[in-house]
Amino acid sequence: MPETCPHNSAISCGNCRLGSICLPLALETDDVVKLDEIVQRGRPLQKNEHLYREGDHFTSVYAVRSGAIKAYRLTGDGQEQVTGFYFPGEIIGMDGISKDQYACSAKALETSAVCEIPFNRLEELSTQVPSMQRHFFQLMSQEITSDQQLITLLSKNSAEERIASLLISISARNARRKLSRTHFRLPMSRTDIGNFLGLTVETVSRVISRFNKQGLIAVENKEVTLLDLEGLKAVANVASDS
Amino acid sequence: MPETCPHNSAISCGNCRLGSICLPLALETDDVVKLDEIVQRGRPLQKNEHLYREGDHFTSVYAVRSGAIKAYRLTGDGQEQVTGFYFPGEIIGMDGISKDQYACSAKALETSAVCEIPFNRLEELSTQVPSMQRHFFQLMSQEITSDQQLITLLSKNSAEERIASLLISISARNARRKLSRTHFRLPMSRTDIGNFLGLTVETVSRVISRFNKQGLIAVENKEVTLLDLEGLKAVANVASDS
DNA sequence: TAATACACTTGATGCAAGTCATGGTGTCTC
DNA sequence: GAGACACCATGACTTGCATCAAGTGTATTA
Repeated sequence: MPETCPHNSAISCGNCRLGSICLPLALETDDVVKLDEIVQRGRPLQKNEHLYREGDHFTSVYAVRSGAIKAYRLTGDGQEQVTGFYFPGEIIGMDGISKDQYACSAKALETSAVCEIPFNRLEELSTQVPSMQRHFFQLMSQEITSDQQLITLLSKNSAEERIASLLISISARNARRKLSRTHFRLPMSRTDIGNFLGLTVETVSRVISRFNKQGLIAVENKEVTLLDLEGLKAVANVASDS
Repeated sequence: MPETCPHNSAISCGNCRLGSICLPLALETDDVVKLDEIVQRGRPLQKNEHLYREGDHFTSVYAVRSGAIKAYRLTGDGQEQVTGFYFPGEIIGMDGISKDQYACSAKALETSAVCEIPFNRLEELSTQVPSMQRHFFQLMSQEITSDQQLITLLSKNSAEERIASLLISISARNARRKLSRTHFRLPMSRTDIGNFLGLTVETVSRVISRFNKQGLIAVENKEVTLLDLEGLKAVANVASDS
């Protein structure tokens, strides 16, 4: 049966529409087959369903195939801290490797499909296929640099800069997946955005309203259109090509 | 000539006093020899000397052998953002893997010695020695989780909590190296501390003075003694065993 | 030992974002 | 379609930390 629904599991790495933006970058056809053999595709996750929880025994990393996943950890006093949003083609769960248990929880923001990649199999494959090892090192390094960007954002930037940066980041990640750079649906709540960016819901709401009034964006609930991407980049204080 | 000075380069992974807290954890003796063959030990870095700069072509990761290194990146508008402090036994430079160029600059806070580990050699060794691959995956994952902890700190915690957490973190890393848990020298300036924690120098200074008055710590310039580690942990809002 | 620069401390004031409160709007359930 | 509930928007008030402005060490050099 050919693929019809985006959450369909009758799919292989070879024919996945996400193609090289996921793991199989730079792999030979033979190696893609090997990867395909270890990837497990279960039923889709429903909204609010957990992929794994903080403290669970670490077994696998996951590639998001459709939908969106939020990663978060609990602070000492039980508050939630959102550490990232993961879109199709992105890999989640690499924080679990160091202590053999997940350091974050991962929860679906909407109905989502993921590919499970058992880590011990991935390790084996990585020793056999150097380009696989390299690619995985790169993915982890990317996670480090994106966390460091967030650190900078949190300690140096204003509320407006933070929110503009998030919108630009989502836009760029959409473009990578050949989706619209200017029009998309925010899969997460305002609360999640605020939590991720170190702001309160009220501030997020106010800033989004302000951007709307200023004509930088057009918002209707979760639907966002970036009307002035350059203007938004100016607000975000980022170089124009990023 | 036997080792006399802590910055001495006449040393090998086999006899390094840092032992397993660095890379050679869980390696067989033969494998340590292999690692030793690829590790390069240059002259010590003087204070304020750069190990590498943001944007430099990525070639190697570095193990700190003595001294202390600070990692930082420049924001769009040229401000500095300190992303981490690295002490003996810790590995720096893993952020460079993803784009084949360093995402941070690394600068010595005091006279320091480092072991250079060329990354392509490390990759080769990793395909040959699975425990090496695993250890390096773990190190990178650890970097991810520590960045995520910092993200939480920056977006959820007060100035007092941030500074208490930093003191506790340095204390714990000292303990790992079999050094005093309660008495140490801060190798970085107050400005660097503030920059790292998302605070101004003034706030750092005030909080440290307050901790001093409250009898939690005793400070004299860069020399710090933690007088009440439990009290400090209470201020930091962390579980007592971390 | 004086001179200079730089790192740190301390106090006074202002502001960006948090908190609290209220009302609106969309969405799910029965 | 009524009720319940989560989510979102917006106004009034509060506050923690930044900013500004001196002043006080503490190294470094001549």
